[in-house]
Amino acid sequence: MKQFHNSHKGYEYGMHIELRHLRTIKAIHEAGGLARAAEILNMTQSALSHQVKGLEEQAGMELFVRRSKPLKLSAAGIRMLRAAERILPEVSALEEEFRGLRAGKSGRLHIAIECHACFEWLFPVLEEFRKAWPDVDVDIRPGLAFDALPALWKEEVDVVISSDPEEIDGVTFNPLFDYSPVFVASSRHPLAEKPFVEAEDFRNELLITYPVERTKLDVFSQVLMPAKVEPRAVRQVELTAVILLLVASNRGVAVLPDWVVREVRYNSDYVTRPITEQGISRRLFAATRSEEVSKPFMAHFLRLARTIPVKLQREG
Amino acid sequence: MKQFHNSHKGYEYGMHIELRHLRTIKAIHEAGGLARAAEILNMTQSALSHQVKGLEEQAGMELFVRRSKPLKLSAAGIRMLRAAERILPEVSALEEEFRGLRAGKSGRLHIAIECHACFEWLFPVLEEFRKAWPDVDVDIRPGLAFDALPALWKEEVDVVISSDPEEIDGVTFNPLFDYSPVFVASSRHPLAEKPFVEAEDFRNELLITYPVERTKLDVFSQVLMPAKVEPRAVRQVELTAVILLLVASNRGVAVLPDWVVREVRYNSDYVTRPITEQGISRRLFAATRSEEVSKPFMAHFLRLARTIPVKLQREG
DNA sequence: GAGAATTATGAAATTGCTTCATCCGGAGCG
DNA sequence: CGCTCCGGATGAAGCAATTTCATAATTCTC
Repeated sequence: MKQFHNSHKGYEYGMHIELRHLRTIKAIHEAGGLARAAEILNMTQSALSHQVKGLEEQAGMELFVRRSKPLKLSAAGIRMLRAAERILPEVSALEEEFRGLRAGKSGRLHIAIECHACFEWLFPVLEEFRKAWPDVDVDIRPGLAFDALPALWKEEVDVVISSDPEEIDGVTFNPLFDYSPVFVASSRHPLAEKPFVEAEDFRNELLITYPVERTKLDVFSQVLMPAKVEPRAVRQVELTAVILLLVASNRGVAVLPDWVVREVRYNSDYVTRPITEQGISRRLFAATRSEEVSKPFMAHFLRLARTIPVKLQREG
Repeated sequence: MKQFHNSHKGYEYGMHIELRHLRTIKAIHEAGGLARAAEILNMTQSALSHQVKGLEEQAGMELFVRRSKPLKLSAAGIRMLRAAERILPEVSALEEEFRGLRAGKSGRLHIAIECHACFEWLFPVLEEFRKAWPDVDVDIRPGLAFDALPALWKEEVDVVISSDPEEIDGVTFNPLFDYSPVFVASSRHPLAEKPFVEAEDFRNELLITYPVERTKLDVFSQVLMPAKVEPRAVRQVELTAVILLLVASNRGVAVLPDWVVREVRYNSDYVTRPITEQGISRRLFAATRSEEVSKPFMAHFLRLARTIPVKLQREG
C-alpha cells in the first residue's frame, strides 16, 4: 500500500502520461472528490479509482491524500495539477482551431504566382480577403523557383495563378479575368511611331523580361516562339518598376500585362502599343484542387480575385 | 462511448485528442514517413496507419498528404504539429519534474511552527537549506491558526515544530535541541533581586505572552498550570522584539526561550533568571510523517535544524 | 516496367479501460 | 453503541480501442 514494486510496472522507462490523466487530476480537484469527478467525466467512480491508481503507479508516488475523506491532492498531485492547468487549455485551443478548420472559418491559402506581375492586383485582393477571414493563413510564394502545379497537387500550395490552363485530374482552373499583354517602349523609341507591333519588330530589340523561364512569359509563348523570332538580346529584371524605368530611359522594350502599365501610367515617359493589329487577349486562372473550390473562404477568394482587379483597372 | 457510431464520421461531439496522437504526428514528421516513425515509437507500421486514420476521422479532415509516397503533413497536419511542439515539451517537463520528485531531488517542505519564536533559528536553517535543495518548495506557516498535527497527517504541511511530542501513528517526533524557558524582567523589577523565580512569583505580575493558546506556552504548561497559579493579568503581543521592549520598560514580565533572549541580549535593560532553582529544560521536536524521515532532503533539513541553532547560541 | 519502398486494410489478438458488484472505513446520528 | 450514509477501493468480468499479422495496393526508383 505504501510502496510500489519497482520490478513490476516499468516506470524506470519513464512514465507515459496521457491527457486523460491530466483531465482526471483536474476534474477531481475541481469536483472536490473522486465520485463527483466521475460524474463530470461520464464514467463510474470505480473507473476513476482504477485510473488514479494506475497513474500513481506510473508516477511512482501518491498523488492524493486519502486520509481525508473527500480525496485531496498531495504535494506531488498539486504539481501535476499545475501542469494540467498549463497544458489542457492548449489542447482545447487546438481542438477549437480544428473546429474552425472544419467549419471552414480557418484554413490555409498559400498562393503560388507564376505570372510575376500578379502581385499588383493580388495584394489588394488579399488585403480585402484578410478582413473577412482573419483566421485563414495567407501567404504568397513566387512560384518561380518550383513547379507550381505539382506543388498544388501535393498540397504545398493551395492556389496557383496561371494563364496556361491544363487538363489535370483533381485540379480546377477557375477563370479570373482577361488582360492584354501590351508592348511598352520609350516615347523616343522608333517603334513608338507604329500603331501596333508584331513579332518581327522584336528582332532588333533588347527585350526586358521578368526572370522566369520563357514558356511562362507571354511575349515568348504568344508572340515570338510562334513566329520563331529571337530578339537581339534579353535582359532579366525582377521588379516591375525597374523594368518601366529602363524602358522609359530607352534602354530596351518590354511586354507587360495592360493592368500593370495602367497602374503606374502616371509616372513616365513611355508609350504602349497593342501587339498585332487587334491586340492579343489572355485569360488568367486560379488553379485550385477541385475539392476545395467549394470551401467558403476559397470561393470568396475567387470571387474577390475576379472582381477587384477589374475595378482597379477601371479606376486606373 | 458511441464515438464511432455516426454513419459518416464520428466527429460530431468534439474530438478527443490524446498525447499519443501528438506524439505520433511529431514522430511521423521527424522520421519523415510512417514506417520510420513506427520504428521510433516501437510499434508496427500498421498500428500507426490505423491510428492516423482514427485521428483523421476525429479531426474530420486529412492530416497527411498521401499523394507523395513518404506521406507528408497537410496544412491541417502542420497546425497540429505546431500544437504538438508546444505541448509535448511541457509534458516532458512534467515527467522530468516527477523524476526529480522520485529521486528525492525535489519535494515540498512546508513547516508549521507552533512555537512562535522559532522563526529566530528557523530562518537561518532554511537559508542554508535552500542552497542545497533549490528544487524543494519551502514555506513556513505560522501554525497558530490551525491544528498543526492533523494538518501534518493530512499532508497539508510536512513538518511541525513543537515541544510537545505525542504518540501518533505514522508521525515521528525528531528531537532537535534543548532549550530553557527563562524568566525575563526589567532590571528595576523586584523579582530581579531573586536568583531564580517560581510559579508563585507570577501571581502579582502582568505576564506578556505570544497570542497562542495557553497549552502551547511553556509558562503555562510547565510552570503555572501545574502549580495552579494565575498571574494578575496576561497581555498578548505578537512580536518578540516588542515583548522585550515592554519588559525592559517594566510594563510586565515574560518567559521566553533562552535562545531568543540571547539573540537580542545586547540591546536592553532587562535581566533573565532561571525558573526554579535548577531551571527548566525543554526539548524541541520536528514532527514529520514517519515515511518521510528517510527522504534525503528531509534528513538534511533535520540535520541542519539540529546543528545550526546550537551554533547560533554559541555565537550569541 | 521490375523491384524496392511505403502505406493501407481486414481480421484476429491483445491490452487496458470500464463496469458491476461488493467491500471497507470513517463520520454523523438516534 | 449500533446503524446508516458517504466516499473510496478492489477483484472479476466485459468490452472496446489499439496493436499485430498477413497481405494488398500504391508510388518511387532505376
